[in-house]
Amino acid sequence: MTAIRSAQLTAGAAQPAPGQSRYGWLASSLRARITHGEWVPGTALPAEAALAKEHGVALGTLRQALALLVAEGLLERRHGRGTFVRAGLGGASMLRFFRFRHGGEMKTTPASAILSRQVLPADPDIADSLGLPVGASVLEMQRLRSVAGEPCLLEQIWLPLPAFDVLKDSDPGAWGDLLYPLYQRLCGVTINKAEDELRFGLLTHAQATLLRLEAGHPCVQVSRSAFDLGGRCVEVRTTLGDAYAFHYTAQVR
Amino acid sequence: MTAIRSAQLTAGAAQPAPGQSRYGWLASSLRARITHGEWVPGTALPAEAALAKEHGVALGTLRQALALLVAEGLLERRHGRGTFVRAGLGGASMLRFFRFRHGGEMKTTPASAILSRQVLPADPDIADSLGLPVGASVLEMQRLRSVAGEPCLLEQIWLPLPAFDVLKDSDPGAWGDLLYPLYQRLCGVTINKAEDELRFGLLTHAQATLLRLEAGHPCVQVSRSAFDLGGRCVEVRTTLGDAYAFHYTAQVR
DNA sequence: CAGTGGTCTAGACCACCGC
DNA sequence: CGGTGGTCTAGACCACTGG
Repeated sequence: MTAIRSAQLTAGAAQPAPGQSRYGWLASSLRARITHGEWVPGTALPAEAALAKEHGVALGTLRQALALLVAEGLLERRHGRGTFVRAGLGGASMLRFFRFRHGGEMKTTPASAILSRQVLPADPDIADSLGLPVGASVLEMQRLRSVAGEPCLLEQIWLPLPAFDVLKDSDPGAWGDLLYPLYQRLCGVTINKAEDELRFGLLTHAQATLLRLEAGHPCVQVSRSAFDLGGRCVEVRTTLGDAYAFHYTAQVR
Repeated sequence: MTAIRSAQLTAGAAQPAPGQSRYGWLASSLRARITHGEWVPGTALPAEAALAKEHGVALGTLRQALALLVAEGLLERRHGRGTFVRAGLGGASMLRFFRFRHGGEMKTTPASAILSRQVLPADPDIADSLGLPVGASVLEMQRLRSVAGEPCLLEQIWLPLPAFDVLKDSDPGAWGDLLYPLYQRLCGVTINKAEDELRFGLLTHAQATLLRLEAGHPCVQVSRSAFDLGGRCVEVRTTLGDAYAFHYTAQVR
């Protein structure tokens, strides 16, 4: 609290912390104003010159601060247009781990069906990931994603509950196929980045049935933690898909 | 050819291409001097001030050019020390896809054993990856990597042959456990970056025997193309490992 | 201590965009 | 056209490193 207070006070005309570069301090200041919603995702910040003058800093210094936030994925700069707060992740990103081709088409967004939805107390793992006390209420959902009518991905999703209350009673039929834009629309939560962890395993009988495979079929499990603009984890998700459809490419260094 | 020629001619005192930023042109110029071996990996470049004066450019402009090369992984800057040509990839990077723990130890470099080595004509896939004509001579090797005496990774490696002739007759027992440093030491080839492609599959009987698993055991296959400082692909490798030891984490955006 | 890269300034001019 | 970010300059001073 004190930190926030002093940050706001010093935003007008003060020094960066000792040993802290001025552009680093400036970036923190701007980051706070963005995560606090002063500039809504998709909108433009004031021009370089205005921001520089406002903070009593040279243009080059301000640009270094903005470069940091661009690298973090918080901002996006467009030549001749302006500096924009990033709109957030789209949501079809799970496809980068699998190839589900259908008649040569490859750009289809999988259709989404909510299989179950319930409020329950968070078990230790989920609570830890979401930064909640063990036993806090979370919304748990199961979701099946299909391409051209063929089920291909089975997901289990946990959401912290004060923030996502709206989803408890809203009609899933009207949600659409992507959750991240939904979070932004209905809950005001912008997903900015995510971390995926991949493992290999075998499908249980129940899982296999839903995916129209046999029990014991090899599968890849993607465990994802998704973070909002402030860096807080606001969604935990595990996705199961056929191991034979798995493919992934990575750059080293 | 013409491009290289003119780049060399203009390196002394000319203009960047029209529509090309000066720091971008400067970066190309420096990149060429690095890949041509003017500065050996591990050594320091002249100081900022010297380079800036040499190219008749302001300090800030030179720093932008260097920043590009740092982002490419070609250079490394150390405050108070200097600007260094990167030493190249270490080589233990395959471990990031698997977890082979042994008694709680996790930082061990796997021991390496060369199982076979032969010169043969490149098949179309390999030739295409290496940028060679089909049927060109390549050195093919099979290699088994073990942690604490337990075999864990089975590799097949292809190298283009004029460049890696030295490895045909050299004694593999003296190679050590990492190939990339070996390439640099014996062949003067620095591995700067690589691309990995992951798939899932089942072990053949022969593969399973070498890894001390049963035939048909699930495995992850990593297909890697490795590139030198000039961006040319100089090694193709496929690595097989137990799917149950597979784990990987990735950042999204 | 001398030499290196890191930060910061206060300008100028250019390239792109949308009206 | 006016407004935006992108490039470039020619300095100054600071912070780190090694002998």
